[in-house]
Amino acid sequence: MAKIKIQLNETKKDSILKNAAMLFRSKGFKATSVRELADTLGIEAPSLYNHIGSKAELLQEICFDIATDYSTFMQTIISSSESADIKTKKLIEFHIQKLFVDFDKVYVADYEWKQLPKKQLEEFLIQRKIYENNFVEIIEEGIQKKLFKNLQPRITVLTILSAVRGLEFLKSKKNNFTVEVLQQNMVNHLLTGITN
Amino acid sequence: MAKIKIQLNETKKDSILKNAAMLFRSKGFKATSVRELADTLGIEAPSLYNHIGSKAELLQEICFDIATDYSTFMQTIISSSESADIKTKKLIEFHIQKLFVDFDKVYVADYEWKQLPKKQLEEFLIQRKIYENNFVEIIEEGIQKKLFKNLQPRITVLTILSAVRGLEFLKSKKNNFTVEVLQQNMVNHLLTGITN
DNA sequence: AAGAAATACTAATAACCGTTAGTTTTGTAA
DNA sequence: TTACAAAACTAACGGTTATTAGTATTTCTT
Repeated sequence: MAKIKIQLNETKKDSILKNAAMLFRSKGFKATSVRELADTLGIEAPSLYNHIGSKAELLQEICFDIATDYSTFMQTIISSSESADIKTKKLIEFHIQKLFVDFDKVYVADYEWKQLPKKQLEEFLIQRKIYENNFVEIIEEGIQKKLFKNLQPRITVLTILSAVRGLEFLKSKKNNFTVEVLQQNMVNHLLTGITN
Repeated sequence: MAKIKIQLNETKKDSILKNAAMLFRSKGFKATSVRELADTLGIEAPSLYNHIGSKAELLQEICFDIATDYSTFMQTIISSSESADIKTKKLIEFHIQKLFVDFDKVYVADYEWKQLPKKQLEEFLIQRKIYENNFVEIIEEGIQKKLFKNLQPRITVLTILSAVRGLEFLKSKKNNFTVEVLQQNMVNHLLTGITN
């Protein structure tokens, strides 16, 4: 009779979510079976149901945990008195930082949210839309204050968010860039471009 | 006895691949069943096997068709005598154009390649790496010729490729940006930034 | 019109899926 | 030590999956 494997300062639920995120990221939600997840935890599949309600619930918790983290940070940015360019800089840096700290979960929230049950999928997309709209307002503020060029704010936001989302490739290929180097390069690129 | 639905100037295989790409994009490869695909074609599932070898083969054809298109274009760019900044501009424009013309297939190649069978997955990643390396060389050339700032070329390439990959969001949300507007905005942003 | 090839069908397969039921073991607190 | 709760187990469920076998029908070629 095997016991669920946990690390120091970690609850069983934490361990389950961590392993689930790792599998959902590397194989995809649909391609990950409950039996597989149970294997990584060192227990039998049915035993898992003493701790979780369903497989879908795991995806749900991962996605909304991350979504909450992002919107919480967005609130602190909005209510700060920084200028639009600094706000943008800090948002980009936060995305990169977050991806390094919670790599698997962020990846799952970015790429596996489509597999959420209908109801939660709608809620998730609403939260994303709100986040995006907040970001658009920051860019518009920057344009109005002549800090930014007069480009389509929505395309600008999409470009920035897509760019930071794509970092998963560097991470998984074990390139040796530190968080700081990535932050500096990408903020530089996305704010001031690459041409001399 | 239903016949497979095809449009003008389209082979049966084209129609199958087109419908497969549409489903793989909107639901994911694993979440799309062969029966579902057969439904959209107006035939029974087993009848499909008179035309295809397997479900995995469809994903494979979609991914490698797109990969080939990209590397073909990369070759014409490399062998051209344009400067590095023009090469970069044309590559960005091509990615955006391609996404609009072959939306479903490009999306599948970008986000569902993980579901490829082991052998083809390796080959696919090799082709991607080659493409990425070619792009890195163009950026390095630009830095050497003082056209570009001295940023990490690999991060720059990743930023650009991720940014264009993210366009799927705009498309699916039926925003009213034309290809030209998107190309102009993103080339501008990714080359010269957004700050004044 | 006849024969062949292509393409559709129905029926069925074994494998796998998430999950439940029912039972046994383990850990905890009195 | 006893009792109770937490958490593990085995067995099994109904449902879905991709795919094959075997057969009927349609279409193409002559």
